[in-house]
Amino acid sequence: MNSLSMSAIAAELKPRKSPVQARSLATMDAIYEATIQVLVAEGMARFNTTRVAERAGVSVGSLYQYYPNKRSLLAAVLERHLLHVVEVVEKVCAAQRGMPLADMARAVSIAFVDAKMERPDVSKALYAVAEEHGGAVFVGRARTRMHKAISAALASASDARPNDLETVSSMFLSAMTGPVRNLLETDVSRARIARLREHIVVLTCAYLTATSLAR
Amino acid sequence: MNSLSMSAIAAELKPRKSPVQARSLATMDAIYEATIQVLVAEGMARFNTTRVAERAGVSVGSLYQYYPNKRSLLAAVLERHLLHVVEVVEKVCAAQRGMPLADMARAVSIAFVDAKMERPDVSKALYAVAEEHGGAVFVGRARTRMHKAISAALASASDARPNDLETVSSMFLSAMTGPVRNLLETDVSRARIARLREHIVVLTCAYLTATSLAR
Amino acid sequence: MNSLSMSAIAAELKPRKSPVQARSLATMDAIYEATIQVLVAEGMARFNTTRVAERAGVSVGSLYQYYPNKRSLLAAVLERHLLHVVEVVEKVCAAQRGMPLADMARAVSIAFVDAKMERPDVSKALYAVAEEHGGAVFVGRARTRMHKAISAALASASDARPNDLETVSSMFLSAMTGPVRNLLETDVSRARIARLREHIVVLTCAYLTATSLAR
Amino acid sequence: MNSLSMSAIAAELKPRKSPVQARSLATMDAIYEATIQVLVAEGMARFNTTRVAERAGVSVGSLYQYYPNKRSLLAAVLERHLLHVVEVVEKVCAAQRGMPLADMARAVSIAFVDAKMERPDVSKALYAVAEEHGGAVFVGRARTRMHKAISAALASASDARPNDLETVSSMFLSAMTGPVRNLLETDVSRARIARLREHIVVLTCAYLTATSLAR
DNA sequence: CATGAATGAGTCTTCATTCAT
DNA sequence: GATGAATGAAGACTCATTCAT
Repeated sequence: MNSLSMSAIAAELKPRKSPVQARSLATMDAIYEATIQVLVAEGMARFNTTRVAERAGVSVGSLYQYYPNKRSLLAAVLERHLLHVVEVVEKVCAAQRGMPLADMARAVSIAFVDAKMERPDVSKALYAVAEEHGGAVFVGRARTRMHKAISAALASASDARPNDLETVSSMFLSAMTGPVRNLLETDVSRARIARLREHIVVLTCAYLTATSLAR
Repeated sequence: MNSLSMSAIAAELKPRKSPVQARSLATMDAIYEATIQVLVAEGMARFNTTRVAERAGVSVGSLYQYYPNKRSLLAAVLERHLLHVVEVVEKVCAAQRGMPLADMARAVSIAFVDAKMERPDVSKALYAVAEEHGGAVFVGRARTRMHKAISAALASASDARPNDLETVSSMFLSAMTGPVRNLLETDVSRARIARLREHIVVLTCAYLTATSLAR
Repeated sequence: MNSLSMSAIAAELKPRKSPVQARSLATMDAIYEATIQVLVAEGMARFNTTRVAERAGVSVGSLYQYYPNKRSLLAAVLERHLLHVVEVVEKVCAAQRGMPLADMARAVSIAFVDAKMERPDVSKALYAVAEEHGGAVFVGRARTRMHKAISAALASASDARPNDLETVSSMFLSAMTGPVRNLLETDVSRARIARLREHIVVLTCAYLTATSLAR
Repeated sequence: MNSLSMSAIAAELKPRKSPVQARSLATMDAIYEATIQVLVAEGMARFNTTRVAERAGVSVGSLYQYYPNKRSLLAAVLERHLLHVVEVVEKVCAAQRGMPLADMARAVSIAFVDAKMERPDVSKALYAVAEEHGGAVFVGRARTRMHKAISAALASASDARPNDLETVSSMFLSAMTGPVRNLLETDVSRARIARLREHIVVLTCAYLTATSLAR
């Protein structure tokens, strides 16, 4: 589908320099933040490099000094966001090793929802980015890591053993992403977030219980 | 974000003419099919009117005779797909009135999954369309209709009464869409579809049971 | 400036058939009227053959049976309008042969203004047509004929003989077209038309008097 | 007929940037000049952005960097031309305050004709521009300003007081624009310009005299 | 003859990217 | 390093005109 190999894409999307000077770092950050702002404020459809440079208060030329192309800008934001979520999930999964399934379900669900809801506007805007060229790669990678983390956690549960670990882990994940996405795409309010959190806990909990055999 | 009113958008996206000659009908169909094909084969990023016309074996002019603009092409495909799914869900919900919750969960889940998996490539490609300008409107509408249908069904369950009908219906829906999307975005195979179907049934069933009070 | 010779243009702009059947004649007329209506209602910018055919209640194909191209449609309307004005002017000039200058000025001015004000909307819309390809030819021709008619009339005045007949005739004409155009382009109302008429009489009268020697 | 508000049009037609580098300024100028050249050499009908960019020796992209759209190019040229004429008229009117009517008529007429005849080809080409979308706005504005200037001048005449100042001013203006347009649209030669100038003086002078009462 | 579907050249406009200053 | 002017390929859309039915 794409003539570039996976690694070629990866290379192309990496920020250009590992800046050593403080100034460079500040500029990179400004561009990074501007990318988010433009994305959130204007949407993917009106997202372009000129606007990002403008918001960042730098010239387009500078922008291209730090990011090799438009996609790399978006990739950076998407990746960092996903990485954050992944790390949160990995951390909580690690912490939950050996705990009962219900505790796990609760802890992971809450951690995931909270990670996604830290900046709901950004989370929402990134759905469009994920759909763009190359975005799927990052999403896939994140999914894989969370899948692994969850699998490992579930397998270590103290009170029960899930049947078909692969499928259950995958479903567990989707049982969180589905409702979160739905919320972000409809209407985000304090009250709804709270309710969502609780219901996702119930959803995952009930599911895990239903698909596991007590040890 | 968009200065056009809702109805203005709707009008702008409606096909242009109701063809009278047989030839037109064939052309319209060819264009519609070409839209799907380009979408599936090339992806949203490389989707453009020239390509669609080419594949349909007609001139761009003809394309614009039937669809007022590029978005209307995509809207037509997205809308028809969503409408089909919505109708399937509405039908099964209606048929399940007064049945026990577990039967409902199973019937609705299976119907939904099957509707989405009729043409997995199309379902998958349309996620990108939904993210584009205006796509969200159709998704929102579909969601609303399915939400209503599900709410009505759940409220009529013979054996139990859900707490917080609104949230539960919404979660029910997301508990189906999340895993289905996940499947479509990773890897579709007969075996996985079958497993998915069963697990979604378990997921929704367990959730409904957990959030309802026996009558 | 244009690669077609004058006569080639003329040929190309002539309506295609000299219709003998009543039906043809009616169709031609419908198209002609539709041309005017589209022009007046939508303006030159939105004027196109499809719209004309629609308004005329015929197919584009039929339109092209009667008029060889878009320009010929506009040319027909422009020409007929100008021809009408020219004829009015020629007639009044002929009638005024041998009369005193002041009477002439009054009679010609009033006739001209009235001819232009019969359908002010059409007169106004045609200014844009006159500016289009080929329109200038018709305007030029009309000007020439009116110029001649006026020259002849002025030369025959009973009470005075104009100095520099060429220039005076030309100025006489412009002294009418200028104010009329100004009125049409600003605001047409009964009251303003009446005032305009009187002032044009004064303008032309005073001018002719000032540029002539009593016999 | 146009859904944009006046100010929206105005904004849309304003040049895009106030160039900071010297290079930009040269480019902007080249584009401006190319606009005039294309207009004069090819006429409105064959006027397009590609042609302008080509003649200016820049890319289309550059053109759009400085002018937001095609209309703004034409508007810029039309506006500058009209502004020049308006300023000339305003200046001479101011200078003529309190003078006798005949002097005024002569001074204003000559100033106006000379302003229009500085670049006859441009003046002529702009008639077509004035007829296009939005051109009328600029013409209207120019007319209004000249009307005001002339009214003020006439009202201050030392020797006479015009009846119906509004109409007389308006007629005065048209008595200049009509003949000038006629000349530009037929044949411009040194000799004719000279004659025209004199005859316009006579025309306006005679008219003002005829419509005023001695003080 | 009438119809209206089909054509495709021609235009406007955007925006990622480069490179001279 | 930074700037922002310049580029031009690419894409959406229109409309005069033709021609099979």
